[in-house]
Amino acid sequence: MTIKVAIVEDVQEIRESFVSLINRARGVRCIVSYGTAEEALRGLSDVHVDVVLMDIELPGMSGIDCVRALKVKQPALECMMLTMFENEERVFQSLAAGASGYIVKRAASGKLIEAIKELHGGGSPMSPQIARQIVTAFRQPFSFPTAANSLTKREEEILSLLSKGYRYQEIADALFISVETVRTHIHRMYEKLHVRSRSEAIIKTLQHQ
Amino acid sequence: MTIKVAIVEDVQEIRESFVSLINRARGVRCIVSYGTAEEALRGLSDVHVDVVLMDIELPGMSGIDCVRALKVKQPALECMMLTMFENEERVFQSLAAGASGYIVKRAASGKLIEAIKELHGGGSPMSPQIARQIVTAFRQPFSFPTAANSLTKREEEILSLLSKGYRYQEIADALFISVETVRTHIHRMYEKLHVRSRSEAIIKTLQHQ
DNA sequence: GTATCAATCACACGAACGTTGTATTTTGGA
DNA sequence: TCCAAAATACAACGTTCGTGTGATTGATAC
Repeated sequence: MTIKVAIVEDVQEIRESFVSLINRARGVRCIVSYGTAEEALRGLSDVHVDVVLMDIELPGMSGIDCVRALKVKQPALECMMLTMFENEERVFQSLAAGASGYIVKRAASGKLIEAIKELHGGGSPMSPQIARQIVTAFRQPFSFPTAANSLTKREEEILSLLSKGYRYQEIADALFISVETVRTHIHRMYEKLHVRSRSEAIIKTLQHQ
Repeated sequence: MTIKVAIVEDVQEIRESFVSLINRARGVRCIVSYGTAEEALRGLSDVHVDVVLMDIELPGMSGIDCVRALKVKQPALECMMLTMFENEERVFQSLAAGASGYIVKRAASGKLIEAIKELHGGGSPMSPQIARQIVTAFRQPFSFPTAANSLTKREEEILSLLSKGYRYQEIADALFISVETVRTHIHRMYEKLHVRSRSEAIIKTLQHQ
């Protein structure tokens, strides 16, 4: 059974070279391609594909947000990010958004077909460097105080109030600091925890004790 | 040791009658009284009291919101609501806001001093009718399908998505209904669960499995 | 002795959320 | 068959949140 693939990539030349690369191989077929996240969202609600190759840097809506939106409607859709750089934040954002694979473009040509097949087979193709970043991050955030994502005392304190449903103003009042400071702390916590909202922070906190 | 009491009540006559009632008794002393929630909030950050008697129906900020604000700053402060009616919603809102006692005004004169002492001693003075409402509500919401606060199928479904951090629009897309409908369902769920935000709903959901 | 980090504060903007109120359609029992 | 509950939908409004960007101060590390 041929794996049906879609590509979302804004630069026409790159897009076309990937399409032809895929269509020269056996077992995979690129049936549609889009230049923007918005087009992909519209198009992919009508066309069925198994795998989406998604550029991260897109004009308008980012590839990460596009994946997030696609996965809500089609949880079974497998998404692989195509990117120029191995940016740690981007990796986590992509995984959190629902992507399962993450490869850099320059490495793509040789490994792309293999990666698509791995992805479709339930794997998560990515470079060892990226894999290592993930393994490190998932090694309990709280048990290694020296880990890059460890929270400061103040942040822990605020997280605990945040997880009880306190509003920013209430946290500020309780700690005798300004709302803006609360905002700053929370913003940084979110980066460290790889979450994007209070809800996700609460979920992460409650599920890790 | 005399229990120091504050009263928040907008009607001057009632307020004064409570003050003198308290000050004629032994072991308790009303040291301040306020006509609005706002005054109480300002005043009670300077004056130390053990117990606050709080009217619910106040002009401007409600007594419930006042309690919520007070408890953030002074978690040890004991609050008892004074009210005209035994309204179920009000009871829960008050308890959720941090009040520990809840008595109706007409019953107050005879029982007030006793109630203040119970409250200060770690008890939760309230009428048997109110106590029953609470007991009923806390009898696992999910194990009695006939309970007044049981969620409908659709609501459960939406709660589950809500607890995963989905946005309203994403929930709407996933269930093929409009955002407005999602809004309506969530609003009703909040009433049934006695919560006021997504965060509290998540906390309640995750902590009851 | 100068980077780096933690903690603080500020402000503007748009997105997401919660409230209130109204109204229609569907559906499952009595 | 008729009613009540459930599900659906719309709208307008104010509040709360999250993001982006920038800045200052004190402590610690190198």
